[in-house]
Amino acid sequence: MIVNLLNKLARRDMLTERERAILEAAPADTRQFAARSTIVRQGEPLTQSMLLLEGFVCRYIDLADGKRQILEFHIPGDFIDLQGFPLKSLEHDMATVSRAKVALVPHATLRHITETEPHLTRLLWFTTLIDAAIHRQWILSNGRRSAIARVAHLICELDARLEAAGLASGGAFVLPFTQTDIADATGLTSVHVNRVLRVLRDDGMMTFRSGRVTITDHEALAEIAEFNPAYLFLDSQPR
Amino acid sequence: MIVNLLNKLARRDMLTERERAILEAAPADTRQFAARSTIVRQGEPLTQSMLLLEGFVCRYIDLADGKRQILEFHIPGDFIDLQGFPLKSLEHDMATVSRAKVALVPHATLRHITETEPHLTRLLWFTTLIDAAIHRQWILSNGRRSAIARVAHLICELDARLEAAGLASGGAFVLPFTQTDIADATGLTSVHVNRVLRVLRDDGMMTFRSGRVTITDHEALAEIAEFNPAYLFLDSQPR
DNA sequence: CGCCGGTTTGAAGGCGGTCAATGGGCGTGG
DNA sequence: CCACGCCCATTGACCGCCTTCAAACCGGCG
Repeated sequence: MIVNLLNKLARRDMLTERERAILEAAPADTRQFAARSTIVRQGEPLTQSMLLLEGFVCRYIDLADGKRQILEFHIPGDFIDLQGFPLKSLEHDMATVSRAKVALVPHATLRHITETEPHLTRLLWFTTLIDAAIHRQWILSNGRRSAIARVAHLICELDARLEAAGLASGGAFVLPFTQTDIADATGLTSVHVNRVLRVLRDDGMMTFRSGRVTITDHEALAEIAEFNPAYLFLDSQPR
Repeated sequence: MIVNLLNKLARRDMLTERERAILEAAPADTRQFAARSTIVRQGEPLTQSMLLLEGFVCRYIDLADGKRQILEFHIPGDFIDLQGFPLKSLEHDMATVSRAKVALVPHATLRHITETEPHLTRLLWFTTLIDAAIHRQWILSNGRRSAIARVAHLICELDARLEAAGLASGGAFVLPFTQTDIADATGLTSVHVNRVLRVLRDDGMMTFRSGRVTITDHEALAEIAEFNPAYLFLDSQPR
C-alpha cells in the first residue's frame, strides 16, 4: 500500500527487510479527501502525519489582499506532513488539489522509530530535507527566473519527481492543476501563465491541456529552465 | 563556546545535562574564514558540518547570466550545514558575508548521536526544519510580496532571529550586508533596494547605514511585511 | 439550455529593471 | 599625509515584463 514511499526511499538508500516491515505497519488508518479541501490548517496541533497514496496536494499561504502563494506540490509517495512530527504544527495550510487518499501515521509510531531505528530515522529526516531543497529552487525561480523559465522549471521538476515515482514516462503525465494553480506556485498571474503556456506550446516544448502534460522537447525545456535534477538527490548512497 | 546553539535549542525544548555535554563535546575543531569566501561548494562530498560561532554566512545559487539568488542568511548559533549530514552534499554553494568563525562537527559524531540520543536527534532534525520554514517565507516574499514588503520582511526576520540569539535588542543590530546582498536575497536589483530603503527611512520605519539596522517603528514595519514570527517556532515545547 | 469554472485574448498601465553618471568612504601606496 | 583606486551607495531617465481590467469563449454538467 505504501509502495510509493518504499520505492522512493529504496531509490536513495538500501532498506532492510525489517525497515520495510516497520514502514508497512506504520499507518494506523487511511483517509480520503475531496478535491480542493483543506487538510492541515496552520498552527493546528498535529498528532499524526500523512503519507500521500493517491492524488495531488499543495501547501500554501494566503496574504491579506487575497494573493495566494503555493509553496510546494506533493505527489503520491510523499510523506506530506512529516515535518509536522518534529515541528508539532505547521506554519502554513495544506490542501488537496485533486481527490486524494492518505495513510495516517501516528506521531507515537514515528517517535518509536526515532528511538529504535536510527538508520530509518536518518532516511525520514533526509526526505524532509528534499522538501527544503525543492523550496530553494522555488526561491530561485520566484526571485530570479523569467516567467517562462519559472513555468518550465516547475514542469521539469514535476516530470522528474513523477518519473521517479513511476507516474510519468517519456515526459507525459497527468497533472490535474488549473492555470491559476501554476500561477500561484510561480508568483505570476493566471493570465500571464496562459500566455507563457502558449509560447511553450508554439515553440514545440510542451503542452498542458485538460490536466495532461506532454513534454515534446525535454532538452529545450530543461535549457530555458536551467533545470538540473541534482537537487532532488535521486541517486542512491548510504545515509 | 557553542553557547548560541545551546540557547537556541533550549529555547525550543528542554535539554538534559547529558545532552548539553554531548553538544559541547561535539566540535572537533574550529576554523576562521575571511569575508566573502566560499565555504561549501555544491556537490562536494561532506564529512563534517559547521556550527556558526561568529559572523554572517549565506547560501546562494548563481544563474548562467550572472544573476545571483541568496537562499538564506545564517547568524551565530546556526548549524549552517547540518543538512549536509543526511544529504551528504549540498546542491548549492555557501559563502561568508562577513569574517566568520565556525566549529566543525564530524558526521561520525552526528551519526553516533542519531544512534544513541533519540531526543537530541529529533531536536537537530527540528532545527533543519526551521530552515525549511524560513525558505517558505522567502518563496512567498519573492513570489507575491511587493518590493517594500520583501525588504521589510527580511529585516523583521533577521531582527527576530538575532533578538532570539541575543544579538539584537530594541530593533537595533549589526548587519554587515551590502545593498546588493539584500537585492540578491529579495530578487530585486540593488538600485531598487536603495530606493526602497529610502522610502522605509523617510517613512520613519527603519534605517540601514554602514552595516547597522535600526528599526524605528516595528509595528509599521511588521504590518507592511505582514510579518508573523510564528514560523520561526520560537516557543518551547517537547519535541 | 443555461450556468459556472476555467481558458483565452486584447488593450492599457505600473512596478521594478536597465543604463549611466555622480558621490562618498576607506584602505593602500607613493 | 595626501592621492589614487575601488567598492558601494545614490540618483535620474527611460524601458519592458508582467499586471490589471475587461470581455469573449469553451466545455461540462445540472
